Amino acid sequence: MLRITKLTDYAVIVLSGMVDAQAVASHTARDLSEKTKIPQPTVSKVLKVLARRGLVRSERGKNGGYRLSRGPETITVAEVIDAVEGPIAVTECSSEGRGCCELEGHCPTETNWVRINDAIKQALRGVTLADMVRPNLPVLIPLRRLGVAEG
Amino acid sequence: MLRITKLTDYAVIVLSGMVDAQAVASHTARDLSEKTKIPQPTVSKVLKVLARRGLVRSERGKNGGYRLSRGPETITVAEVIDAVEGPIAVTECSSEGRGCCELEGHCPTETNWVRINDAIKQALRGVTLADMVRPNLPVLIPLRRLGVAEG
DNA sequence: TCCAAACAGGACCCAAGAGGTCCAGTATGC
DNA sequence: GCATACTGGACCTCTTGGGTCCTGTTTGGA
Repeated sequence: MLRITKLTDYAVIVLSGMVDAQAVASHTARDLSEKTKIPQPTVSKVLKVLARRGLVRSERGKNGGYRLSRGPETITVAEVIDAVEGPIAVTECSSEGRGCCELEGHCPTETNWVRINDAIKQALRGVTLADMVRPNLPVLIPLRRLGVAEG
Repeated sequence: MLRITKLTDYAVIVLSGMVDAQAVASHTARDLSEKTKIPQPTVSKVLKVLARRGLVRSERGKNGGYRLSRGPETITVAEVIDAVEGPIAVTECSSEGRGCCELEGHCPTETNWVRINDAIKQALRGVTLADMVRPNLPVLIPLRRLGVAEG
């Protein structure tokens, strides 16, 4: 585990399918379904969520469709995850929301999970939609500890 | 989301509870339950899993219990996650196992997820049980892209 | 004015898995 | 032999992932 949901996975794929020469061209759910091979009802579901969260803009009626609300180089993977499944939280206690568990306050690992979570979040903020449509993501340097002697 | 399961969370807490002056002292499930405030059946379940995966050693009978099989500075968070919930895989396609989805091969984001996954995995390999019991985890430097002009 | 295209908002369903309890076995030491 | 502890698995409930479908509503064009 430590997994994003399929819907989030689809969201990234669908958004990737909307990136093209004219970055803000309009696409219908039907077209995106054919392009991505994801069933059309599911594509619609994803797009409705993304529209509600402001990542895409919807236009109704004939000649309607969806278009990216911003350039793909300004939309991060972290944002997409956040839009579809809420704030990134590796553990219940690692998000801002408090009062999650009865161990709170005297849990020895609590603050450390927050830090791990922040690091992962930062990492995903560093990867954009424009990166994701490239054949190969630039090499990522793993997290590295700082401020304390290693080992 | 992008969350580890509660059982994994418990595993880290229970293992943290086993770290003390004598790093390899024996602890009963009952003692660890009291120490961590996690219900005893759940503690037992966690420990059984960890024992099967070799992270702790079990001793039956009177004066039995569990003890860390290695020093806490050699057990990583990545190992614990792996032991409890299997290989870390942010998406279905990001683990080694293939044949996961019908988009395979022509999915534009596939290889990029593998890289993101690897980076997160590496990060979690860099945090040990010994780190987790310290009040404050050393600062983590987020992933950084390399090899391509930033932004 | 009417119709078709396309999104909007839900309800709805199924399956899987998280999360947890309990019980019948088995090893060990006193 | 008995109490203590781990072992293995069955079992249950509840949530949520994952997906479909239906009934609006908006829009443009014939």
